[in-house]
Amino acid sequence: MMAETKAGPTDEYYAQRLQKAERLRKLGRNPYANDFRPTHTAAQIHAMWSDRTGAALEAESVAVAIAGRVVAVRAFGKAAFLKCQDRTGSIQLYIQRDVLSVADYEIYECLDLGDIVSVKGVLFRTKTNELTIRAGPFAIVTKALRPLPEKWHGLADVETRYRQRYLDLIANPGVREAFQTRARILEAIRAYFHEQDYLEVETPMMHPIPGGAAARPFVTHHNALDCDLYLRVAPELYLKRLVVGGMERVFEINRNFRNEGISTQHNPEFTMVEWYESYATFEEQMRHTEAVIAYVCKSVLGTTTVEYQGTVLNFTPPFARYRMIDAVGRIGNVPEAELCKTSGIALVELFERLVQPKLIQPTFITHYPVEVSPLARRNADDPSVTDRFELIVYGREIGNAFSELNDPVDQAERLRQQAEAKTKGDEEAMFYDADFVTALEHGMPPTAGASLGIDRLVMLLTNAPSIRDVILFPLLRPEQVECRPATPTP
RNA sequence: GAGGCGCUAGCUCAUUCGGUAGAGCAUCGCCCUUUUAAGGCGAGGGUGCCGGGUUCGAAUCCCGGGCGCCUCACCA
Repeated sequence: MMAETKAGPTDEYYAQRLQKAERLRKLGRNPYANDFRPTHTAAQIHAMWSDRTGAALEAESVAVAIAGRVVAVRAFGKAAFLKCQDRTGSIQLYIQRDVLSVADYEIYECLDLGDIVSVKGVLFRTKTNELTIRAGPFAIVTKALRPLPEKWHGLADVETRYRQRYLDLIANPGVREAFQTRARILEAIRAYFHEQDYLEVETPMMHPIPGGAAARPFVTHHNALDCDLYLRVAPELYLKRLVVGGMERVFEINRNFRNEGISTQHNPEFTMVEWYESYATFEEQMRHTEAVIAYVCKSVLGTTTVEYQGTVLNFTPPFARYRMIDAVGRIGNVPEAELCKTSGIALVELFERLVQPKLIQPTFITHYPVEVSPLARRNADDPSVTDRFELIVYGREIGNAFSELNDPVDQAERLRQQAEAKTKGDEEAMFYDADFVTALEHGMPPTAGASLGIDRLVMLLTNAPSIRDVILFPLLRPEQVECRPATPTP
């Protein structure tokens, strides 16, 4: 009985392949057996024997056992070359009727493009000098009932690539590479903070009161407690509670959820690294930000200059720095006289419109107005601005940091103002979080915190034009209108 | 949320003015034991995203809807 999937039971490919699976069973072979253990990966075979000549391989008679998906078949009457792909790459297999046992050749006759096979054999070189496994014992370990996308053009339809990412990963090798790079970037970030004596922590994703960023939250409901909860928009307020508790250097790499628009720069759930260091200011955090990005670039790419969409970006510290008001004046060409009478909120608007798109190379913009920075410490010389910066690269906001406000009385007042703005209809204003204020009242050491948008950083380092290219399963509208379970949970 | 573009075979794409929908790959059959998008001969395969409308006749024109992509707005 056919499950509820895309192709109907009359699907030609499905029927043919199902028949071959049955034929395998009649031959006494389980088309989904799990009794094979490879001795090597494709990459290991290439690494270990790529320097051997054909004659040397004949002399050594190297036996290997590998498994992988058949992604290309070039068949002759009684022989065939298969391209076998595993997690590390691919290796060619050579099937010959008079080398395989009669039973194994029957198995081969049940093979379709896309099946996962196991093979034991010895290495040799073909006429064209390609390192190849001459197949001996041969099995189909997983029968694929659906065909692969076309071999030459690959899978191009972006919607299918995102909805059925596994096909994208099989058909488009660059995709796996991008996500391997993403993983290495995360490893490097962790390594950097561990080297700096930071402790990695995990704080709640479900918040009774969302906070730490100006953003609309997702709402959910806990049945047993019968209360609404919000998916976190930022870990900030929890990480600062940990600093109050004596964790003077903490970082967290995790998801944030913001109920806002989707674009090439925005996914509703996205990954940030956020870190806090006591007895430091935003000045030190600028140095950490430069350093961690340079560290990542060097360990992942081997260089701090990277080409992004045709532009060379130079991540070699130090990055350029401008106070916001200076950036708007000098880069935005807004006259001094006009800047003096501009409100903080209007200044930020001018910055985002006139300056930010022009900031291609990594640039710190510092001293954001206090109105847009309810959690940041005021500047000692100018209380209308905060000791805060954002990092802009290629016109995009990549990071945000500030010296933390640790005066509980000032913090309470600023949160009251946010709450008031919320009651007046500002949906992105923050809630008043009394529990957080209480934590500050117990004393948070002078601290500076910072964050980096991981997805956007990965985009820059993998030359990805869209955030969906660096998120395995970006949010798409469900294909069926009905996305709730048929029976609602009581 | 607004505008633009797209949706045709399993995949990648054609289809000039509205007149019985095509190719390559894939599939099936035959030949073929060193290929690299193997090759040769032959065959099958279509809800043209969905629903209306106009028309003798719609993949094509019109209206509505769906999904995606891009740009803008919001945002990180």
